[in-house]
Amino acid sequence: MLSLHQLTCFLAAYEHRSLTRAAEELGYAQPSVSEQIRNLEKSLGVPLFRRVGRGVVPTTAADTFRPHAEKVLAAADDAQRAVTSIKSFETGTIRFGMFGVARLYGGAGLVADVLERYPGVRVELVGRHSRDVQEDLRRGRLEAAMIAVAGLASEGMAVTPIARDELVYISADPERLKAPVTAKRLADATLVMPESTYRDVDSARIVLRRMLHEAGLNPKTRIEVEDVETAVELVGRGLADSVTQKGVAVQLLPRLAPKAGWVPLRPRVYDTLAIVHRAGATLSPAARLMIELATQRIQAIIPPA
Amino acid sequence: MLSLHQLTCFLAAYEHRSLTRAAEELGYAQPSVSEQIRNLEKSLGVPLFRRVGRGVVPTTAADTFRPHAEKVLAAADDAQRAVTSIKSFETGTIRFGMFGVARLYGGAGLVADVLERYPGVRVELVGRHSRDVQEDLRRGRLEAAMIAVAGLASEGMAVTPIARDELVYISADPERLKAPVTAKRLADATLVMPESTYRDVDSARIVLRRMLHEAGLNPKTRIEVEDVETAVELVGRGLADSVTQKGVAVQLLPRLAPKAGWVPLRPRVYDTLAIVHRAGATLSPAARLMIELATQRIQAIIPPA
DNA sequence: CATATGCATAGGCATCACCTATGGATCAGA
DNA sequence: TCTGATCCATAGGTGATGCCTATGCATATG
Repeated sequence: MLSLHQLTCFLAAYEHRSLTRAAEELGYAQPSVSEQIRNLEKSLGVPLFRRVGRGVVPTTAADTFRPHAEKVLAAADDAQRAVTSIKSFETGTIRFGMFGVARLYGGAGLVADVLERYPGVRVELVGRHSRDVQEDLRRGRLEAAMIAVAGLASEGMAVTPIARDELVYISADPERLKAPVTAKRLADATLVMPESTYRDVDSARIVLRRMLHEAGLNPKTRIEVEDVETAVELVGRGLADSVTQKGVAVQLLPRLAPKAGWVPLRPRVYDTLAIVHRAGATLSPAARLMIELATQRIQAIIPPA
Repeated sequence: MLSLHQLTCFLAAYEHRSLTRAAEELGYAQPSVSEQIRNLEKSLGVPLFRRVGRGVVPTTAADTFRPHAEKVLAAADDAQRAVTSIKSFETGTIRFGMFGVARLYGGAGLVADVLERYPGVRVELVGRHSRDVQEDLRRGRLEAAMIAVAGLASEGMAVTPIARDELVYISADPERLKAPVTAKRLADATLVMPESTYRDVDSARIVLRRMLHEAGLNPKTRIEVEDVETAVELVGRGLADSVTQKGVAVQLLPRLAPKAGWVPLRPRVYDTLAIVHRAGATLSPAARLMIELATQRIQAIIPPA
């Protein structure tokens, strides 16, 4: 079986035309190098050196073999360097899970942060929705993620809360923003809600359902849309009201629904943003980097949990 | 320490996304592959797979590492193939020692034989004179050679006689070719001899000196030249006579000295052509090939020893 | 001819690669 | 929800391998 070590010994011996000299260079005893060369010759089936009393002389087979051996070692070096540069974020890909509305909390800025600090890296922010991200985490396709969690209990996962994002009521009707919105008023409102595909598993929905359920009420949503922007725009046109994360309201209302405003719920309810990864896993430097940066950004917008 | 074996295991595991499957493909037990991967990760300092309950999932580091690993193994394959093709004479260099006048015995045809049978090989016929060739053999720069030897004794060398090349007297004067030339007549003749640089070690000279010495005579050479062709031309012009190998006479006289002819010496003396290599050495296939072909060619011209 | 140099061999020790057996975690199906 | 199957990790044992020191043999050098 060919080995890199044999190639190293071969090249040293070839260059020095001496096993003893090669052994010195490599820091081994002479018989060790001798053995490596012998094994290499055996596995190749061709003598590489003629033992001529004092010193060794490469055969033409060795002449032919040498550039190939050098290429192999160079490739091996390359491979190691590639990984080393990953460790120091000089290159490689950083894949991090984030829920869909993460971009509203500065997802683009987060990516920019990473790219600026580490010009060589690729960044992937994956996961349209917390639900998908959780699935990816469970399957091991993702190492870590920042997602919204309704409850803190998640099977086999380590969940580290980062921030509490309050859910607020948004409306284009100033009348409805004069006082905090109770469960009863919420149940009576005409609501547009995003994440229609994930209506059953969306953490904001779960929190709201829980709130209404405690008041003995059933939620009924008038309009279901897929993305938050659309929901906010509909609110801006006065076609419906909605409930969304305060961070989202702050980010989107001025742009998409200038006439609309927001008011807290009563009682106040919160969505929890958390770092999630498999319980017991040792996080890679890349993951830790993303967690640190993402946490900073989030907490700059909404208060820590 | 990085090893090719680790890379093989890594690639198998990467492709199958399973250590068990990789082990099956490679014909090992599962823990063996597991250990190789673990060692590879340790030596790289980066985890390559996330162990996720059932199965393993490559990290982005593994994604980056994979093409490099493939390149290393491909280069290693190349290296081995290169040597294999040397063994079967598909490529590589065949270096063989031959004395200077070998070309007169079909040296060019010998090279042509090799090139025709093995289109990929390079051929080197080295050694201007037997003396140089012997030195190269002694130093290990040559594996084997066909040379002219005066005596059969050569320190530490295995000498296999191939052919006996008779030394003959050549002259442009028909009178001097009527009868075999004795030592006495030889001592009286005006002679031109080649190989002036090697006059002391040239085997033909040695044989002649021996012959004259036994007759109580001293050799005196009128003209010294370096190459055989010049000597033969001078004979052709009648300026001197010479002694040369019968094979040379047959090859060169018609071309360079049409009016000259040759006659045996009395007693007859012979130069010996022999295969020479270091005693106890195992000859490579390339060397054996050259020996076989060279022997055929020589024996087609002059009788076997 | 004596000495120095360089490779091969022998013998011993530590490490490594591989094996089997087993335990823990997860996934699929009853 | 429980059970069996699957898959990885760990443990412990065995043989091979790598490396060492000591030594012998051949060759080059003064």
